[in-house]
Amino acid sequence: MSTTSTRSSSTDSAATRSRAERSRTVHAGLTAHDVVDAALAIVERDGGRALTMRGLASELGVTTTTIYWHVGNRDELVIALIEALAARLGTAEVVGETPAERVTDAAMNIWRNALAHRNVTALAGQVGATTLLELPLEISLLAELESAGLRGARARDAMRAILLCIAGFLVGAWRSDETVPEDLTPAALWAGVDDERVSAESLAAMGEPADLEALLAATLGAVVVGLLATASTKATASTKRESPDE
Amino acid sequence: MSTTSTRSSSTDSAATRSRAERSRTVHAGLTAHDVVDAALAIVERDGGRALTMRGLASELGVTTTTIYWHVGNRDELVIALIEALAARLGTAEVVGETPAERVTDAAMNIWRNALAHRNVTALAGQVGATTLLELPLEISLLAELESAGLRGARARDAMRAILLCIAGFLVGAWRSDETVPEDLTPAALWAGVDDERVSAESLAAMGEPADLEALLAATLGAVVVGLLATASTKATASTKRESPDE
DNA sequence: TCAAGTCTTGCACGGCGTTCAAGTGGTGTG
DNA sequence: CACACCACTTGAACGCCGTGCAAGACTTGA
Repeated sequence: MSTTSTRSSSTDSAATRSRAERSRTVHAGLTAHDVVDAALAIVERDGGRALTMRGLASELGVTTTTIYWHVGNRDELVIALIEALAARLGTAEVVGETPAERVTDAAMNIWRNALAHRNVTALAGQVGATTLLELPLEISLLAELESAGLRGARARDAMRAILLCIAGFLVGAWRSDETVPEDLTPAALWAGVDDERVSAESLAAMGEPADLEALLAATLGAVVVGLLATASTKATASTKRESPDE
Repeated sequence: MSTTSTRSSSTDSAATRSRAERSRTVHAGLTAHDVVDAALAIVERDGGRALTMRGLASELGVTTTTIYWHVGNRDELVIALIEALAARLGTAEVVGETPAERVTDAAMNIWRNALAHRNVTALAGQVGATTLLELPLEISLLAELESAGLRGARARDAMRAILLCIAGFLVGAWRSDETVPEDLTPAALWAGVDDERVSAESLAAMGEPADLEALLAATLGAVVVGLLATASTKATASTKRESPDE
């Protein structure tokens, strides 16, 4: 009785799934791939926090135990979900004329990709699987760094610096939708500052948000210039920047 | 909704004072201050994830309901905990001769403080209350930026860029203790890369960790130089040395 | 037809944040 | 002194979460 078609009427999107291909058995006809796909959809739609085993199961019209049978853990599910998105993502093309421009563009590709898939990227960051998601893009960045003359430990340090800057700006970009009491928001805190060391003009400016994309581009430009300057003599910096020791 | 069921600071001070004088009733004799203190100790010791209402209650020898009576929510407890640490923290002194050096040092103060209280800082980051924890240090940074000639929107952008870079490097510094399967760690992933665009030398270098502190100092140096260069013509940061001494 | 393997289920455990009605004991007031 | 009031504490419960176990249902090969 309770076995044949106990589709809970809550979600009908699951009923239209690919199971209709072959035998409409009493089994749900689920694949691990299906489960991962549904989980990925949930995360992309509602964020990683909304990915709960019970919710995923009910969305698929199944019990939680079925989920566990197909993909083991929740952690493993998250990893599989990140891998699925990584496989779906193609490497973006790098544009730019000078090496510095190309390096910056490869870095901005990572930024744009992270923004386009913010929920999965944030989830990957929480479990420490960022590299798993972004490896192809990071390889492109490393290639551009090598073209710019950095190799070995220097290239690694440049990668790390750029990647971590991007990570920080992503944190800033996601900070907006965090649930902080509105009287403790940065703008409110800065509005209450009264310090003789800082001007009222700057204090007032702290309230408004900034254009993070432009700011990141400018910051990365400066970082790249600095990194290339310490590496070789062909740092075509725009201004008077020089490395004292050579 | 802000101060309905919770003991806000107005009634809180009166209650704590009368109880501090004639304390230790037959009841557990708890203060909101005590609860926050214990919670702060737990977070500093075992991390924000270990802060559970039941655990905190049992550590104090009371029931969870008592916790809820003193400090309302868990979210409010976290905020209060961050505020408590912020109040306990003094502003560090900024050293350096040139404006660029002083700006960088003020920034590194934030970094060092975040490392010294990594658990609370990470928790504050998760709830979006970073500014609440670091406001005095950020004010010092803003003051140094003004001394370096940046004001208004420019100073704000400089603050944001520096702060977000620090946030990214903190993410990197904390990444080490995340529970990722060891075959999906960045080093393992890079070890499996075989791409003709990158040299084996650089590829091998990606496996080893970097000195984040030195890397951050170098990165901030470059960012500060870039920021000051775009601001005015008097950005003579030529004395800044960032020679890799190894 | 029957055994083995592949799914799927119901039920349960422990832990989490949170709420609610019911106390318990000091304290000021009549 | 009695009594109401108020600050504080408790036990029990609700609904959520991740997870494991034994058993059932269906498919498949012999």
